Amino acid sequence: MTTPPLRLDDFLPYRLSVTSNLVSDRVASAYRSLFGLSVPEWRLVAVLAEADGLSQAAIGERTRMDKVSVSRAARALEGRGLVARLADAHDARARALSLTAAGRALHALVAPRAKAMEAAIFSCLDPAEAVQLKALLARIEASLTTGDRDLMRQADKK
Amino acid sequence: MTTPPLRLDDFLPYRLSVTSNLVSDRVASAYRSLFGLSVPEWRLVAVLAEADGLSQAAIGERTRMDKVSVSRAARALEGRGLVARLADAHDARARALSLTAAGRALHALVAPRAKAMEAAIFSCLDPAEAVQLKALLARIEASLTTGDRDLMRQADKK
DNA sequence: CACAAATGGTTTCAGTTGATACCAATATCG
DNA sequence: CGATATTGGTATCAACTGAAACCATTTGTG
Repeated sequence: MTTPPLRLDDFLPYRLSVTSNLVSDRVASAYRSLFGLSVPEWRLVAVLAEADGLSQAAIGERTRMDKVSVSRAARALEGRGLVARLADAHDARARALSLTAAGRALHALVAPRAKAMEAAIFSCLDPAEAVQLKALLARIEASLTTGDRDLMRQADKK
Repeated sequence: MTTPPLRLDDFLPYRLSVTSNLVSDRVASAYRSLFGLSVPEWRLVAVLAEADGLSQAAIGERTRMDKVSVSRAARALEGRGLVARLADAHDARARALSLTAAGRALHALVAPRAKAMEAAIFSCLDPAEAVQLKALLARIEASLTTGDRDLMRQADKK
C-alpha cells in the first residue's frame, strides 16, 4: 500500500469542526434562550466588560469577528440599551463603545452562567487536560495566523 | 473577589470556535479553489470512498450533516458526474449513492492533498500531541452527544 | 387490508453570513 | 495645501444554512 487510506473520522479538520459546532450550538442556544443574545452580541458584551471604551475595529480585532458582524451586534445592543456608542474625541468616524448600567448588569448575570456552561461541557476533561487543550488550540491558532503563507506553500507543493 | 472575572480569551468554547473557524476557512478555500468542491461535497466524496453504496440518511449520520445538506451535495455531485444515485432494491424512496469512476479519480486526487493540508496545518504539533488533541476532541464530542441532558441540567442549576 | 405513524428525500422559506461597494473622516505625501 | 490612500463604520447583495412543510413510500397495528 502506498498511502494510508484517509479515514474521514481521523481527519483532524473534520474532527475539530464537528466538535466545535456541537459546542457552539449548545452555547449559542443557551445564550439565545436565557438572555436573548446572539454569540456575536455576547462576545461584544464580554469584551467590553474586560475593556470598556473600545472602538468597533478594536473589538473586531480582539474577537476575530469581521467589522460587519461587530457593527450589527453593536447596533442591536445599542437598541436594547445595553451599550452606548459615544463619539470619539479624536476621530469623528469612530464610536467608543461602552456598557451601560443595564449592560453591566446583564454581563454580571451572563458571566457566571457562561462559566457554568463551560464547566459542564468540559466536565469530561480534568483540569490538566483542559489546560492542555487550550494550549494546543492556541498553538494551532498562532501558527495559522503568523506562519500563514509558508504553510500553504508547503501544502501546495505536493 | 467572589468570582474570577471571565476572560474571553480563556473561555474554551470561544477558543475552540476561533481555532476551528480558522482551520475550516483554510481547508474550505483550498477545496474550493483546487477542486471546486464545497466542504459538504468533499465530505460526501470522502465517506463514499470509504463505504460505497450508502443511503443519504446513512451519510448524514456519519458526517453529522443534516439531510438537506446531504441532499444538496448529492445532487450537485451527481450533476458533475461524480456520484451515481441508483434506486435502492429494497426501498423505492431511498437512493444508494456511489462514486463513479470520475468520482473515484477525483478522490484519488483530493485525498493526498487533504492529508498534506492536514499535515501542514498541524505541523506545529508533534505526532503525540496530535493524537492527544484528537482524543480530547473525541471525548468532548462523546460527552455532548450522549451525556446530553444531564450536562445541561447541571449547567442550568446554578 | 385499511389507516396511522414513521422514514427517505426534496422544496420552500426565513435568518445569518461575509464580500463588496460605499460614505465620511483622517492621514500621508508631493 | 490639494490629491490620494487609509481607515471607521454602514448598507447592499448573493450565498449558505437549517427548520418546517411537503410528497412518496414503507412499516406498523387494529
